[in-house]
Formats: sequence, structure tokens, C-alpha cells
Amino acid sequence: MPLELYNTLTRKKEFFVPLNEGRVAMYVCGPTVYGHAHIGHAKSYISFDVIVRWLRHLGYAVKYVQNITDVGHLTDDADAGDDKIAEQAKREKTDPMEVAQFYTRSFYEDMDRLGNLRPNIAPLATGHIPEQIELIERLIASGHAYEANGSVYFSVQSFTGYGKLSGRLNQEELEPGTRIEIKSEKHAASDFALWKKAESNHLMRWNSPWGVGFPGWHIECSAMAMKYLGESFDIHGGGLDNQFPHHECEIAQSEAATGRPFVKYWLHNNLVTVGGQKMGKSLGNFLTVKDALKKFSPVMLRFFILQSHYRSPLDFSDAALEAAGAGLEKLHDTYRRLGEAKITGAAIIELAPFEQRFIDSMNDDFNSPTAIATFFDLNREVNTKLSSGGFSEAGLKDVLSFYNRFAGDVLGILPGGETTGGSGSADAGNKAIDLLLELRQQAKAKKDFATSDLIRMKLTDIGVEVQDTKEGSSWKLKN
RNA sequence: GGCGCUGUAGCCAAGUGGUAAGGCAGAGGUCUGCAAAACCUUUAUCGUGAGUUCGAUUCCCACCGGCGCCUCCA
Repeated sequence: MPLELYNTLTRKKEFFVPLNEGRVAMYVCGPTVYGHAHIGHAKSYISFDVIVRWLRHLGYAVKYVQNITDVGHLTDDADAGDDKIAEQAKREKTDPMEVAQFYTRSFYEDMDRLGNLRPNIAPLATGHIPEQIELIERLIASGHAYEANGSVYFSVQSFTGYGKLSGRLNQEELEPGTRIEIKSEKHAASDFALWKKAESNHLMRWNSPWGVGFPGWHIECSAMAMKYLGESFDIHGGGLDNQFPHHECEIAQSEAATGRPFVKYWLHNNLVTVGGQKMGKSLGNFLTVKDALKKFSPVMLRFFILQSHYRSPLDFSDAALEAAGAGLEKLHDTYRRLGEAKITGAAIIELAPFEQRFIDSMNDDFNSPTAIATFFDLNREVNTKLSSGGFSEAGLKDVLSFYNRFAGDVLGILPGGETTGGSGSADAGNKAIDLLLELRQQAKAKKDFATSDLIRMKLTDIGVEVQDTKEGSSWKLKN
């Protein structure tokens, strides 16, 4: 089965056919850098990371652009309120650029830990002011935008396709005056800001044909996506919460300016809930990646997220994460055993069916949960072979390669460098543990179980789990 | 009110018009000096009601419950 993906724009699964053969141009909305990344960011960027990895596995040359929003994102709606970053700067008694830099670094630190590959291009909104101004000028020239009192607004009614992404086609149904305050300078309630006039106290400001101001939130993505990926490109991703109005506005701006389709496939990941409710600062159930990683390892968090589908909502709880972690440990144990296995037998595993299942899963709209299920079934077979004779040289090599390619390269869920036991370790601490196990082995040989159990108990106390097998004892660190 | 999603075993979570993956937890067993690990066996008729169909958990409708968007949010 070739790759199929669910296109939000058409609301159905479609076969993936890139605009240029062999190449994929992909844009994913990046974070607004006014705070540390939360576990919702983790779900979104892990999902798209795996999507990128899978496209690359299929042989596509993927150009992955993910922006950093460091200006223009306002606290209220697109037209009122203060800039989020400027607000945070006030709270931290510093200036906006420092806030943006600080949280940008924090963001990449978190994403790196979670195993997400860096995007090929990570453009900043503040670094693309001329491109945004140019795009706004095009929209004014073509009659899709108008200036009012130093600000520029997009005229929604000038673009017939507005609403096609979110299904919100009838703009009259918006109840004026309830939640969207009509500003007198706007021609219609649903018009949105492309450029905002800067008040005198506004720190982030640039010169423009309309006076000193700053760009609106939506325009940056259009300008940067088109600059690096062209006026039409393959995939645009983002969180479901950005479907409207952000992505709707992106389509309107871009297609009104160019007269051609902006994006072929729109992908939206579902949201993280905590206790069944959306996570929010105001709800008090807000969890940052950094806090989550104090309790759980990065690969556990990643695995937990990938065990549900990217388009499904995911409810976060300690219990759910621990349950996922127990399963992941099983995978890791087997992988570790494979790495330490001696060539003692002639066993091989027919990997083709497993590979087919994995590929079919991923090709079915990036179904990572069923892809992972493949590994649990393979795991069982591997363990059986390991404890009944062992693998042949080729058999071992093939199985390890399978884990490395699919669990490692594609899903990124193999152990991330944490210490595990076994012989052959150069570390002095590891050697000391190996020595203790050797002494325990001697005690066991003399049927001195009191001593052998004492050693095992004491090791357990310091977090070292001992396991006896026919070939001897092994150990690993328990977290 | 408008748009959309969703309701599968104790918990998490896939999926299909022909009676349901995987994980966690539980039970029994094999192995073991004991344990751990591993392996084997075992636990659901898919929110409720009606309809289409030879047959529906999967399609249509209604209802009940949960969630998201409609204001910034991955």
C-alpha cells in the first residue's frame, strides 16, 4: 500500500503524491517563544518528526521548515491585545528579544531531548519583516487588503475560499459583538490584521509603507513558507487548535496573493488533555516538557505519545505514562539482550511479514500505534529465540538491523544512552557490579543462598536489578 | 447557537460490513534454589435505540455522554 494521509482540507484520506517527484516541501507551525514548551508541543512536534522521518524512509528528500514566532502573536485576538512576547518581557523585566532568544533555546533543548530532528530551516518572524511587508503590498495591490489608520487588514469577503479548511464558510453566522469586538477601522468583523500600527510604548516596531508598526500573526507563516517552499507546496502541519483562524487566514492571504493553491495536504495533530480537559495555564493543569522530564525519561514520553494516533486526543496522566513505560521497557530489554547476545545457534526470524506490517501501518496515515504493536509481536518471537538456542550470525544481524531501522531511525524509541548492565563495560562502577555478581555466582555454586540473596537485595536497594539466566547473571538499572 | 471530533475490556489504545491489534494491570501455568525476566494460557460483542443489509462494532438517523474550535494557544 502506498502512503495515504488524512487531509484536513478534503476531510478524507488521500494517496500522497508530491508536487515534485521525489521531493516533499513541508511546513509546520512552530512555537510562539514566550514560555517553555509544554507536553502539547511535545505531541505535536514528535508527531511531525515521525512523519518527516517516515517520508525520508520512503526515499523522499524532505525540506522541513518550522518557524519560530517571535513577534506578532497577540494575547487577545489577531487585532487587539498585547504582543505575547512583549507581555512576558514585562513580567520578566527584560526586553522582548531576550525573551524570544531564551525560550527559543529552551524549545530546542526540549525538542532535542525528545529526539526530534531539527528542521532544515527554522526561520524567525522578526527575520522576515521585508518579506511580510512585500506580501502585504501584493494583497493591497490586488484589492484583498486595505489600510486603515496605519494598520492593514485582510478583507475576508474578497476571498471566496475563506472557510474551506475549517468548514466555517458562512461568515455572517459569526455573531458580531459577542466575542469579536468590531473595531471601527475594520470593514468587517472577520477581517484580520496583516500589519498593526505600533503605539508609542510598543517595543517591537519596524518601518513600513504604512508607518511604524509590526506584523500580524498569520502573515509570517505565509511569507516564510512561500519564501522557502514556493507558492505551492506539499504539506502544512500544525495543531488542531490552529486550524481556525490561523491556517484559514494563511490560506486566504497566500492564495489571494498568488492566485494558486497554497498547500496540497493539511495535517493537524489532535491535542493533549489532562484529566480529560484541554491543558491551559488558566485551568491550572499546565505541564511543561521540562517538568514532565523530571519524572519520566524523554524516550518514555515519546513512546507514550506515539502509542496513540497523532489525530487522536491524548489524555496525559502519570498512571498512563507509567503503564506505557512498562511496555517500553520490555522492548528495551529485548533490544539490549540482542545487543549482548552471543552467536550460539542457527535461529533466524522471517522479518518480511513484520516489515510489511510496519510499513502498512506507517503508510496508513502514519499509524504509529499499530506500527509499535508490530514490535511487541516481534519482541515475543525474539525472546523465544534468544532463550532457546540463540540466533545465527546473519539472523542476529538482521533482527538488530530491523530494530535500528524502524524502532530507532523511524520512531526514535530505542534506549537513549541510559546505562544498562552487562559485561564488557569499561566503566569502573559497572565493573564493580560485575564483580559483585561474580562473587554472588560463587556463593550460589556453593549453595550459599543467604549470601547470594543478600547481594541481590543490596543491589536492588541501590537500583540495580539482577536477573539470573542459564548463561549467568545480568543486571540493569531500574529507575 | 454555529462548525467539527469522539464514546471499544479494570486502565491506555488500534481497527474492520462477516462476530475485535497491541500495551498496562489481573488470574493460572512453564522455567528457577528462591526471585526477576522470558514464554504459554486466560479476561470485551465495541454508549443507547431504531434503520439499511444475508450479515454492522464498522454505513444512515435519533438520543445520551465526553471533547475541541468559533478569542491567543501545538
